[in-house]
Amino acid sequence: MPELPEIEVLVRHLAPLLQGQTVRHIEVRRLKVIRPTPLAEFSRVLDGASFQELVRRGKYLVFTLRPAGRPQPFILLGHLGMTGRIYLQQAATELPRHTAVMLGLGAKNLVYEDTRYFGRFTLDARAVARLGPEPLGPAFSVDYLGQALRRSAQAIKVKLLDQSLLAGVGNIYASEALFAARIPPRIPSRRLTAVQVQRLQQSLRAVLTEAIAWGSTVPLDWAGTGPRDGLFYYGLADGAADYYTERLRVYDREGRPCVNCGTLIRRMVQGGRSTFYCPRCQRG
DNA sequence: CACCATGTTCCTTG
DNA sequence: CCAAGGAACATGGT
Repeated sequence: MPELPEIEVLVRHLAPLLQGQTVRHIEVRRLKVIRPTPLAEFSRVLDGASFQELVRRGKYLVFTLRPAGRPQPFILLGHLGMTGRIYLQQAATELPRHTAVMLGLGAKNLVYEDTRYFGRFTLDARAVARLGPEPLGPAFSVDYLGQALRRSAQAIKVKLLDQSLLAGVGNIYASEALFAARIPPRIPSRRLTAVQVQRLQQSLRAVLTEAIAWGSTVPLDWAGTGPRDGLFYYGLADGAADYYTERLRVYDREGRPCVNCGTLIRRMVQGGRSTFYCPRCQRG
């Protein structure tokens, strides 16, 4: 469940539930997910520690815990990769097939499951230091974006995925923001006009803010096994419940009419990943 | 069997 | 040295 809005909604859901909970049992089924922390250290540090705080930074979940009887807090960093999920379930419940790590908290277990195991659940917090500003924070100004783009020849779509430019935008919302700003995905970053930079900054914020608002109102079954449970970014019309219809405006809509002009949406590959765009609304 | 998938990192090439 | 592109990671869905 990966991009900024999904992580934000997850963090808001989880933070109050974890507050004050103590880790009483640790099970690591996939060592690669906790790397580079060795298992012995992971277990020693987490055992008996209690959750103090949970915040989001980019696509990362930043857990702050306090060791038993000691004042010095430490960080546990989570990243869901492409298919990771984190949720609480009853301790008696059987762990799902792709559970990577489980922290037993007494009545509940905190489960980190990840089908493809691309994610992380580690004591190594160095990754957050390399992130650019939060798109919804004050540092992400039109000036900042303009300055940063001026130095790059990379296609704007590819540039938006660079987490050191800004933190949290992924493949879905990059396409969505460019569509909202009516910017052709292929143009070199440094070729954006001042007006386009302005629209892009505003569109990024709008698209992410809307997605958070949407995710906050949808009933989610975090531990569920249905195709949409806890995976609310899939919002394509497919005859499913109204909640899920027509949320995304271009992503994964190849061959379907543009919501603005009716022209058929196209898909192309940039940097090995799909970009969706309207050839008319996003003309060069 | 083929191709596609919300992400990041590492390696090669130019 | 830097930027850009591609493969790798691992599993599942269509």
